[in-house]
Amino acid sequence: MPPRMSRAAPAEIEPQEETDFDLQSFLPYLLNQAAEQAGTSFQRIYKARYGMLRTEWRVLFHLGRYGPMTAKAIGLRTRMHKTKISRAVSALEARRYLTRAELENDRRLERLELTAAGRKAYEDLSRHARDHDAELMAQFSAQERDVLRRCLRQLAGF
Amino acid sequence: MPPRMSRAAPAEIEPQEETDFDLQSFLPYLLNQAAEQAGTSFQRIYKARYGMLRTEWRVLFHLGRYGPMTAKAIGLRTRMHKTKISRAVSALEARRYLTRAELENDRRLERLELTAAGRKAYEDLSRHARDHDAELMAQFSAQERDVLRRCLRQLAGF
DNA sequence: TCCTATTGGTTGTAAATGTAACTAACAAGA
DNA sequence: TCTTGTTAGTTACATTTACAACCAATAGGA
Repeated sequence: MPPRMSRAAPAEIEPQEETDFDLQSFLPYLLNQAAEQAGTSFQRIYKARYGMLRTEWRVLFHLGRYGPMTAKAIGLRTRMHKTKISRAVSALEARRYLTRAELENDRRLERLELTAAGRKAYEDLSRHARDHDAELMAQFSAQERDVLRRCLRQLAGF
Repeated sequence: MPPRMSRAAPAEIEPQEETDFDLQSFLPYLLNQAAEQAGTSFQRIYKARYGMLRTEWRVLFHLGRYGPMTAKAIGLRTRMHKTKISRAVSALEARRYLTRAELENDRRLERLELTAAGRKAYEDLSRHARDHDAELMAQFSAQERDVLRRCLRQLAGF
């Protein structure tokens, strides 16, 4: 027979007493879980409808919202690494959502601009994004929404 | 000629008029950026001091905070996919931070338990986590902290 | 008992990411 | 001109993750 354990009953889960620090109130963990939850349903939309990745959607959104700009400019705004942006731009170009054009005054730079198809996708997705945002925020009061957004902006460093 | 706008048209770069929706107030984006910022400095700690991944730290933290449990139980709490947990457990076992033991009543299940070294790492890291949390929260008022945590918990589905 | 379904956990493979090395264009000074 | 350094962007490779298939143990009937 296997050796008997010191207690008869298998121990229930009981928190250690050494610390009252709970993972579920640890801010980075909370932020991460909230971000994952909030992002999932929207991710389904741009993935299913346009086969896009998050990086690609972000680039599309930036160009759609703020107009033509270089990859560098997108990087400054989004803090995505330049390799991520490079790959996202290539993918979007391959699917004819944007075009590149060398700048005459500095040929290292490329002006990225959405095509008509890109603008259409942006408009469709941004509508969904707005709906999704409204839906998420609907569970909070106006005052809570205000505090939440302000705190998040500060944490994000905006 | 293009149709005239109601205001005198500024020739500067101007956001498209189709939508006033700004990426920087889109909740999933904000959450993601905030999570990334907030997580980075703490990540450096457990990466540099223990060579751990985020998944490994989470498993360590769960076992340290709530005591021995199965991989399944960790999955229910963290919502990490079972493959991530499986690999994190293997890595922690290889570094002697935890031990596994088959449960007698159901041999599919494994009781995971921290070793002394594992507990030591947990205690060290949880102290750092608490400090980090306090530091992040210090920029907000008590009322803001309260709203922030409450909203995030709800968004995370806790 | 046998059959089938379910469950806890692992493994294989493809996709995505991070890091560093790289190319080409510019810039500034000797 | 010829350096040397910097910058925008790409490519290569290693690490990490996602997804599906898988294995072994259990459960529930017939």
